[in-house]
Amino acid sequence: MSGNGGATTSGQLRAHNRVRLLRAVHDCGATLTRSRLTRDLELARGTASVLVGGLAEDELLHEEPAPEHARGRPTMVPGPHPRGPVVLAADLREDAWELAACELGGRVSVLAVRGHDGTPEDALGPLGAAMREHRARYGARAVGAGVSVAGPVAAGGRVDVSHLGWRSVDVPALLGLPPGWVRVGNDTALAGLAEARRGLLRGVEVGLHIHVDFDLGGVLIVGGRPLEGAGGMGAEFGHMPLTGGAMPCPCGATGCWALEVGANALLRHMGLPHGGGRGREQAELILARAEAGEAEAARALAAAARTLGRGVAALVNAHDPEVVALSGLGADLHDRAGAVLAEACRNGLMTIRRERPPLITPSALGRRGSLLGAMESVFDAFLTTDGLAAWPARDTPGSRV
Amino acid sequence: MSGNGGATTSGQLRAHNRVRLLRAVHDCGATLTRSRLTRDLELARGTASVLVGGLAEDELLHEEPAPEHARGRPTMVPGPHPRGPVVLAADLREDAWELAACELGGRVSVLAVRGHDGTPEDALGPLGAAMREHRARYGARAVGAGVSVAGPVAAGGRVDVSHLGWRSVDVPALLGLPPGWVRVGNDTALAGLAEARRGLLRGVEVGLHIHVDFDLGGVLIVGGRPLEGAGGMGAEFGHMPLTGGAMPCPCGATGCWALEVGANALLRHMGLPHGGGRGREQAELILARAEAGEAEAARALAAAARTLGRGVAALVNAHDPEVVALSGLGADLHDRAGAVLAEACRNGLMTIRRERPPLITPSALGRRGSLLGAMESVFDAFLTTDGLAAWPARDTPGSRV
DNA sequence: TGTCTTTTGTTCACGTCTAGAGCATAATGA
DNA sequence: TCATTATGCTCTAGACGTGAACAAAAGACA
Repeated sequence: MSGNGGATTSGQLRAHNRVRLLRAVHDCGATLTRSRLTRDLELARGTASVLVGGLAEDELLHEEPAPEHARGRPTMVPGPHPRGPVVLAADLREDAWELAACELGGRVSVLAVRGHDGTPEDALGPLGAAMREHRARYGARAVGAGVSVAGPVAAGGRVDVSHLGWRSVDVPALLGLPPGWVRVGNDTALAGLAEARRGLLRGVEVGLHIHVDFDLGGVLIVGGRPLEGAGGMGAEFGHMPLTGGAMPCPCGATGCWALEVGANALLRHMGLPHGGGRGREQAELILARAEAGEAEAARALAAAARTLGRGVAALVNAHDPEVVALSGLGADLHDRAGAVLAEACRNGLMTIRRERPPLITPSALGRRGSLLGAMESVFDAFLTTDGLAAWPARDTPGSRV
Repeated sequence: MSGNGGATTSGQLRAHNRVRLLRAVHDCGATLTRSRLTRDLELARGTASVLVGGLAEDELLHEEPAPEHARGRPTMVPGPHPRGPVVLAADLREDAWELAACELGGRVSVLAVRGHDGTPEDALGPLGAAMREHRARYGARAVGAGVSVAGPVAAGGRVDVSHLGWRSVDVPALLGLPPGWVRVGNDTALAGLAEARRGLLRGVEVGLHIHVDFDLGGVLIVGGRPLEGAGGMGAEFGHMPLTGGAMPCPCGATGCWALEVGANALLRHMGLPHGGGRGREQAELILARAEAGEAEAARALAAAARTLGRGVAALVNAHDPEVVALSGLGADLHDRAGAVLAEACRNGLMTIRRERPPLITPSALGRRGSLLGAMESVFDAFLTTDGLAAWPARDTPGSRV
């Protein structure tokens, strides 16, 4: 919320308009024509000409002919420059990670995928090696990296993943990368960010994103931006006592909502071993068995859906979102027990909320959200006046030819 | 988040800097000298000269000599212009209302106070008459009015106050004032806004404000601004099932947190009649009796404090605020049973939150918050490029002499 | 008392920015 | 082939903030 949004001098004004133009290109996936961008941003044609020219000279944009033409002179589509900025994005899950390279506009190329045994060393060592390698390969083009992790993230990238036993793990250090260059974020918050930019929560003023996996995370999207707490540790809706239960939670509190909804809850319901970030396949099996008509599995499914719905209602009462997007296991619960979920939610709503209930829907991006969110978080930092000022090609001012 | 914050032309740049200067004057209560403002806003002295001159000419500012002098040439203090903008602010409670006039900088003059019988007609009729009278008296100087009400507010100023039986009451219509000119807001959200601007949550990035009266309301402050829901109906933290109870709530949900904390909960605990927005004196009596050592009253007090603490912990887990400000009965509970409250809160926190727990404190503005917040909400709309463009004295452009 | 020092307000030449008009360009459609 | 249409490019005009030079006003000091 600083560094951008407020030009006070003519020079900052130019920088501000460069950011606006690049943001527009990025947010639309580099699909809009230059004439369309000129209209959308309410720029004069001359201004747009100067801006695009400058950005192309700085190797931030590259124009290509538009695939379709209307009547008049054909226009161009500004997109990523072949020597333009590249963002590395990694999605670190409980059992594996994925690394990708992203360019302006959001195109993603997967670079590597690998499993791990759950220890910080085995998870972060090889990932760090891969990231360092690709960072060196891209050189100055690599403007930053984003890493999504399945747990709360404190300032400086220190991560807790309670069910893996990670305790204040210094992710940038174990990756062997400078903390300022790597941005570490919570997977749920990042998935919410991606959903706000390229998914169902796009254009939504107040939205709620809830991701269910082993744990349950949720984040509120306000004005296209997920709310991070004071220490960067928002997105922990799962650890409110919304169910009336009194079970102790590994997080340290009791009666947490997350205990009754996630994969662990399904396994526990069926009398199966649970915890430690293992058993995702078995949880999926339970869903399949419930669909096949098995009574015990169906009861476990319904219980989880009911608890999810009740919690969603509580959050809707509190925050009044327009849309509630469910991802991970939450999307499965919605698909397979949508009626139970909806009724439990309805019963928990205040009367005034029932008149205009939010849309509850599976997320658009699914399991891809965290990776995309990690990318977006880095572009959010880059697409600012400060971020662009650090772009190397900008070091040659006055080289107007 | 629109209309401000992004200048794209030189003209908008000027408008933007006018807003920045007026905001700075308003936020500091018209105490800062011009030289100090010039430094704080990082303006050139010449720019500040032109800006202040233009604003004075437009009858938005008026400079007076600074009371204290340092070494050099004495500087001036820009403050409200004697013919400058005026905001009407009203605080409508369950049993009475108060109307005040406010000028730039936040000085408040109370215009009228009156009781009412709880019906929309008796509450809003006389208030509307008073507001219309003062609006006419101020003429074009009256740029808007803010009204704080003790219930959820939907778009267009329609209000529900469940324990008074108000059901979608059209406040602007009953006041006899145009909906665009009156801004209706929830008392808790407005108190939070005031606390963020002139109270304990000033400068706090993420803060939580909780107001306890008959009902319990809470609002999250992010970046100096309370979060309003999609329909403007945020600030309803009281209606989440955080206690494990199963009592039906007048709001339509069950097990609401608000049922176990507010004045009604105290009365119920003591076996006294409750509901209907009556009995505030008796609730205060219970607090006094608890302090005098009466066991039953002390138990009721402790139960309310414990439930308040547990709910605060849940919200802290979810949102990770830096500061939690309590107002109304919440401040009383903090003063009289602070230890119980703190321990209940601590027990409900996640381990990672316990390392850096938020400061829990009574609010700075107390019962005055809602009125001040109603004022701030109107100034927030006025102190924008759009708001200032509508200011009448601005109709004479180019009259540079 | 008179002068120096310090700080602030005012004025103006200068550079930067965007707007807008006029012209050039490149495709469509008859 | 030629008129039409939409777009890109270039140049001038207008507006803004900067920064330096100058003026003003009060305290500090001899």
